[in-house]
This record gives sequence, C-alpha cells and structure tokens, in this order.
Amino acid sequence: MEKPDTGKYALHAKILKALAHPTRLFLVDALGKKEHCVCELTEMVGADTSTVSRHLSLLKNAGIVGIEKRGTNVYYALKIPCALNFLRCSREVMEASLAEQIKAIRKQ
Amino acid sequence: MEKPDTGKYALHAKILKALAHPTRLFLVDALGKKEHCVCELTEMVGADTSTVSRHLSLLKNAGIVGIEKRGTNVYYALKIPCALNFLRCSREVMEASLAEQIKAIRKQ
DNA sequence: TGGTTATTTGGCAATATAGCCAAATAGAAA
DNA sequence: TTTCTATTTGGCTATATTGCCAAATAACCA
Repeated sequence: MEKPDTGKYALHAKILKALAHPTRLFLVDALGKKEHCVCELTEMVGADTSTVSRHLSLLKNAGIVGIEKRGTNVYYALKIPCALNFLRCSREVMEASLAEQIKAIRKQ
Repeated sequence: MEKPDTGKYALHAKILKALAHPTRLFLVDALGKKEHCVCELTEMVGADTSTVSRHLSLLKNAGIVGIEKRGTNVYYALKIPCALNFLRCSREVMEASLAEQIKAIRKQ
C-alpha cells in the first residue's frame, strides 16, 4: 500500500478538491448540459463576475473544463464528460452518508 | 436549475471536501480493505497521531467511517462501501483530466 | 482613434484547513 | 489506588481558500 502524499493520492485529492465547492459543482452541472459564457454563468450563480471567473479558472486548471473565445465572450465547456458520471456516483455516497448520519442522530 | 449554496450542492460539496485530501483518501482506501485502529493507521500514514485522529474524525463527521471501541483501541471502519466505487469512478476523471492536461501542455 | 463590453487579475480581509506539541481523557492492568 | 497505553482535544502557527472591489486586459464597434 502506497503512502499518502505520493503522486497517486495527491493527484486524486487535487481533482476532488477542484470539485468540492457548491458553486463549482453547480458550474459543472450547468456545463454538462451545454456550454456557457462567463456572463451567463455569473447570472445563474448570482455572485460577482470575478468570483465566478476564478471558480472557472480553477476548474480549467484541473483540466475539467475548457474554453473557446468568441468575440468578447469566453465560452466554457465540460472537457471531461465522465465527470458527470462521477458526480452521479458520488451523489450515491452523499445519500448513503446522509442516511448514516440520520441513523446516528436517532441513536443519541 | 437550482442555485449553488442550496442544500443539494452544499451537501454534495461537503462529502467531496471530506475526501479531498491525500491522507484521507489513503485512509478510506485502507479502511476499504479492513478495519484498523488509530495506531495502525498512524503507522501506515507516517504522521503525528493527533493529525491522523483529526482526519479520521473528519471522515466520521461526514458519515463515511464509523468507530467501535475495544479496550483502549478505537477501530475505524468504512461505513459506506459505495465510497469505494465512487473513488474508482473519480479515478477515471483523474486520468482523463491528466490526459487533457498533457494535451494542453503539448499545444503550447 | 476612442469607447464599450466581457473577462481576468491584483490586492485585501475574513475564514478555513493542516500540522505539530502538549495536555486531557478513557480504559486496562498492576 | 497508581501507572500505562491509546486516543482525543486545546492551542498555536503557517498556509490556503473564498469573496469582493477596483484596476487591467482583450476584443469588438463607432
């Protein structure tokens, strides 16, 4: 068994970290349906443009989304469609975790 | 489409965040094979006991692992086996992301 | 050219996270 | 009881993350 902080675990954690934020999950969900420019996403998210831009560039750095410039707009699109499967998959974990937590509360 | 910071996305992000650390991924991997006490895990991880204990309690709060006290030891076990499927699933994302990043570097 | 719009980036403050050491706690055994 | 071991928690520092505003940049249009 490999120790943590070796490549494998660090890399894996990096990807999870990139997705581990409500706004970024929202963005990935939205981009999974179709590409959007920053202004559209800003409108959907309801935060400052600069904030949304930073979240998007973080996702870009993780290799999850890509960009295409058209006119003054920058269009973001999901580059890794399997990220959606992964999210669906992790939602099961979320639901199971929730169920466990409810059980734990009842036990108190 | 639901806005971020509503329950669904926040909860999902919480679970991902709990897993988004090299040491915690390592711990989940180890506990996926069999239960372990903190001292065993500390040995495997190679960090301070207090650090490992804190990572474990974070996983416990997320509902991912559970404990059983036996003697002076505390045994941790994976409470949500589907977390392993999820990790396998997210590894695909990691690999795809890596491939995309390599492509991006080549383009420069 | 100058002006307008979309986006990114610098800078800052608030907050969260991670790690260690040392102290507190819990249980087992002498 | 005291002592020992395993684990958790308090306290601290260092670092990372988030979000906003304001300034910089980029691409278009007049």
